[in-house]
Amino acid sequence: MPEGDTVPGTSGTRRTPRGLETRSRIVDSAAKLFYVKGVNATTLDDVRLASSTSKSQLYNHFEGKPALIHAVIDVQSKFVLAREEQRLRGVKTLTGLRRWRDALVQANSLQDGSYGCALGAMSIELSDNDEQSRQALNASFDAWRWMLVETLTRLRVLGVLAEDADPQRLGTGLLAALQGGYVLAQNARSSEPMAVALDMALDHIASFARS
Amino acid sequence: MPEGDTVPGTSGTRRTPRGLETRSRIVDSAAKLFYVKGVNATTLDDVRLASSTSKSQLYNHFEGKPALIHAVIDVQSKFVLAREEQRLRGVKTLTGLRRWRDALVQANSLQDGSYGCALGAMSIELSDNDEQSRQALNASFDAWRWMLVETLTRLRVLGVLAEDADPQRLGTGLLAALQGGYVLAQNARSSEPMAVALDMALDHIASFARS
DNA sequence: CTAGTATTGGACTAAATCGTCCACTTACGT
DNA sequence: ACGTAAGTGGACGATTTAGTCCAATACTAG
Repeated sequence: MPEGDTVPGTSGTRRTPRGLETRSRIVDSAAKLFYVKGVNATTLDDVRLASSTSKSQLYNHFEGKPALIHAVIDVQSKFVLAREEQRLRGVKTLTGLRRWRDALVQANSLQDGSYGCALGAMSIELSDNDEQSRQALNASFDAWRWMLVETLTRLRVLGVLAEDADPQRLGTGLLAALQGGYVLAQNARSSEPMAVALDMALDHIASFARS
Repeated sequence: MPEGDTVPGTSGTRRTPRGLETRSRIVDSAAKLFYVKGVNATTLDDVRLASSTSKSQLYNHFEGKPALIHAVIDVQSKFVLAREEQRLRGVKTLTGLRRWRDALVQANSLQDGSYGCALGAMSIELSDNDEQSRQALNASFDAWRWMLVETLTRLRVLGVLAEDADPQRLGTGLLAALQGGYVLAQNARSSEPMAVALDMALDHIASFARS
């Protein structure tokens, strides 16, 4: 994991446990604020307050706001990808895929759809102005897509899906349905659009089920 | 068209043609900037510069930045909905629906997917912080969804789709696929994910075609 | 034409916000 | 234990940005 963004020149600055703890407190607070308020609407003072730190700590651990943003993207990506990896790993049937859907819809409904997808939101907000963020987020989306493609490939190998099912396209479509579901759900303050969108994608996938 | 947001107390201020022309120049410039830079990243000075106006003109025609944002949401919504209405009105076959898809994908590919959907982007950026914007955008999404539902209903009535096709759910799914396609396309700087997402939705709809 | 109203230009204020600096404290290696 | 480097607190400066104000100009109605 590239640490080379948190420190001015060299990445070889010595860090004590206390420093690392402070750093992660800052990143965690920033991640939460970015998620609920948006990146641009969150000021460094907000982060400072939420993390109970001081200005010098922010600038000791990060070059500036852009570096903090990149660190947050990093931690959010890891979080989402780890969660998805864990949920998709054992999926071997269409029912398992439905369970994956249920988990997403349930989590979304707990907050009435608000806040959407952490990665999707940052993507839309940042990709126009910050190329580095865009690339990082794009890599995460690609990894996410890959997990779906691998899951679908597994289903095909296991004989759950027919040979003419195209995991690449189906995986992309599934991720798009999820992201679109997030957008509509966030705006409607209801997880229902997301449920419908995912159901549509899953029904389509199910149409490739081996008879 | 509610004009009641542009002027402090009363909405009955007299306006001359010149004033109205200035006002629309401001809104148009702001709409463009919001689209390519994002709402929060656009300052009033940006708008002032792009529209060749002065501070007093901005505040003569709008109460402040929020009012300007609402005006932009209004004009963008009208634009998108008018475009969609025009494209969907005559759709009477699945081929017609494919043409609708082609138009969206083509427009998206012209800018390599950048910038995404004007409504979706503002929705994600604003819905957490501005309830009024959220509701306005939600109404637009709902109108958009309705157009798709009506189109699918028409196809069912015409016998193109079978009775068991559910236009409500299919319309929601179609809009979600489109929005998700926008998100992925914007991040990947390629319209391909959007094409795949829409194709999936259309294939699913086609599976309800009357045999 | 004239009075009143809309419109405009731009200087100005107040507040927010990013970023710097330095004295001070804590921890690590030897 | 002692010197050096990491870490901390918070004041401070510089810049950006939203918003105000007023004098000057264009327009409209009568």
